[in-house]
Amino acid sequence: MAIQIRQTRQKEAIRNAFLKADRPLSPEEALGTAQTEVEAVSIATVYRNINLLVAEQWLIPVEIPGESTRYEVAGKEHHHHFHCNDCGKVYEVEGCAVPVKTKLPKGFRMTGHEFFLYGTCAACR
Amino acid sequence: MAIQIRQTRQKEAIRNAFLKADRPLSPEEALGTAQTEVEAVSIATVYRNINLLVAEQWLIPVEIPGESTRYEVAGKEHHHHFHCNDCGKVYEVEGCAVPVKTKLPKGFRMTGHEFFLYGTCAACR
DNA sequence: TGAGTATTGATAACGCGCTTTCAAGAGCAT
DNA sequence: ATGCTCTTGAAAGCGCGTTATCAATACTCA
Repeated sequence: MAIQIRQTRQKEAIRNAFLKADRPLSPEEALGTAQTEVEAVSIATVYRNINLLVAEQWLIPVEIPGESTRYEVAGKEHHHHFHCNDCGKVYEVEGCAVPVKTKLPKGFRMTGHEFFLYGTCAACR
Repeated sequence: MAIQIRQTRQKEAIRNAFLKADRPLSPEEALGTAQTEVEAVSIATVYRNINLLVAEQWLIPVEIPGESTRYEVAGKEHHHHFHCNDCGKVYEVEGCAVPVKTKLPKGFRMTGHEFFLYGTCAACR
């Protein structure tokens, strides 16, 4: 028989952290938000639940150059990310301004693209 | 007095590795290429010399999401990078097809951008 | 309510990229 | 060629993000 999945306060708090945030969170950020809801959540539990949520495709990983992986809830429209050089937070930028017809070398096939913006966010100015 | 800089076979082989490659190399890749020229080069020497070359701005670091840092010779025209999902190599893609006028949230200031292409390179198809 | 077992917290351990250590080797000025 | 000292190789060490360990806790179902 399959192992049964249980609801726990920690799991709920971690899911809520991602739902409340309108931007991709690092495990550390998710921990901080979850702890405002449930007093004691450990970083190990955050990592465990992130992995579960990624496996069931409720979360998707967002990899940023030179940064640790962030996670955001799945199912959003195509968008890109803005990385604040001051506070390190990653924000979502709506739309895709990329005309995906860059000239590739012969024989190359493109299957996807990522576009990152860098700068200073409103809170840091 | 300032410490004197010496020319060595290893240093020359590492520089040549980057000159020969028309794409950004990881330290491991640079090691492989350098070893075809000088029998014994250690990875420590590759890292040491990469750091020296970055400090004197002969090399510039290229950070790829989820990958270790690559390095390419400085002074090239504005371009972006293609990451092969099969072999992991990073290639250069000429030109910048990005109309940088994405609508940012209010108060955000953009200072730069990065554009990555993903797919399969000619050698892997 | 109580039994059975999935989940948690605290912490040790891991992997990987990178740096440091130090004795041996080798440029460079003389 | 000689000597000074910068550079190298091999391996240990480090930092950080992440995972494993294991006893204690707490869901869920009967």
